Amino acid sequence: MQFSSRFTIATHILLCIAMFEKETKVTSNFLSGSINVNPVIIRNILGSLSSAGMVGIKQGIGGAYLAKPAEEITLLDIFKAVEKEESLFHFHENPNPECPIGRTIHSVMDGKIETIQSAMENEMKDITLSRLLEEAKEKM
Amino acid sequence: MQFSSRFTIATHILLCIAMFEKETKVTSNFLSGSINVNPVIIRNILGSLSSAGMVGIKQGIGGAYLAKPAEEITLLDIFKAVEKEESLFHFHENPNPECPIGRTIHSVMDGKIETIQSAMENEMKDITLSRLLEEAKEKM
DNA sequence: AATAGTTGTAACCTTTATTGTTACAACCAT
DNA sequence: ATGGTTGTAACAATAAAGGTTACAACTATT
Repeated sequence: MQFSSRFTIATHILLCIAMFEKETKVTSNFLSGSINVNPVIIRNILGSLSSAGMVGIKQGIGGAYLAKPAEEITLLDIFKAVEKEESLFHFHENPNPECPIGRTIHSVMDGKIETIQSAMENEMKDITLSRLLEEAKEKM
Repeated sequence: MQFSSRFTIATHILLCIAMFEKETKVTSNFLSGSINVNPVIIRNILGSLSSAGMVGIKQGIGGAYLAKPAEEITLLDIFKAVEKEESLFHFHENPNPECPIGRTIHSVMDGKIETIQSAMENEMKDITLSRLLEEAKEKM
């Protein structure tokens, strides 16, 4: 199991917007060229980022722009915009309540699963789009 | 996207073995009854746990047993036994090297992704089977 | 030696998610 | 009015998850 590439594509999209929106019109075709993915997929992901309030999209004329400062966009925001599941873990549905373990496993594991997911999300929360952009510029 | 239920099923399996191996023969049918999942799926997951050195399985006679102390089995061990992908994240394959962002995104993001995954794995590493068993016994 | 309960595995099936594609109506600056 | 866009529908292909039946191979017990 892996997370879908929507997460890295969405991050790529936002980096391109932050980098190029001043100098050119960032359309789904432009992004498609940088990311090497079908423009329809780009438009769908852009739609998720727009619903989440991270970007705006110009109807008719075309082009996307950041709807909030790059300092205020984190990897967690991006992740949640494109991965809709609340819990990362799929718990088997019907453990047998007549078994001592089956009866208690949820109350034991649910908290652990939350802790694990939080550890991941906290790490994501600390990485902003502006920091990614800075690092990208350094490496150019 | 969610992790498959193999992880929680595998944890359930190990808890049942740790709990019951002294008093009864823990077969795939027994486990199937507690977990409420087809015995063939149990046997496949048991095979992964066996390959990873966590359990042994008695041929012919039947029954699984812990192959190492419960104190030395962590959620990370279990997770890695049943989820084989190295990276949690699927990176889009062919960013355009002629685009400044496309050219640098891998060197910027690869480290971040590792950090995020490590945060999750460190949390998993701290939770042992023996601790889960203790907590389950408390709640019974 | 035959039996009976297991395990390991092959061979299917269904369902769902991902990714890709074409097509086209709706939109709007020029 | 035009032309470049966006949003979305409608497909299709592939892969993974989860389930099921079937059966050969194994081994303690009788």
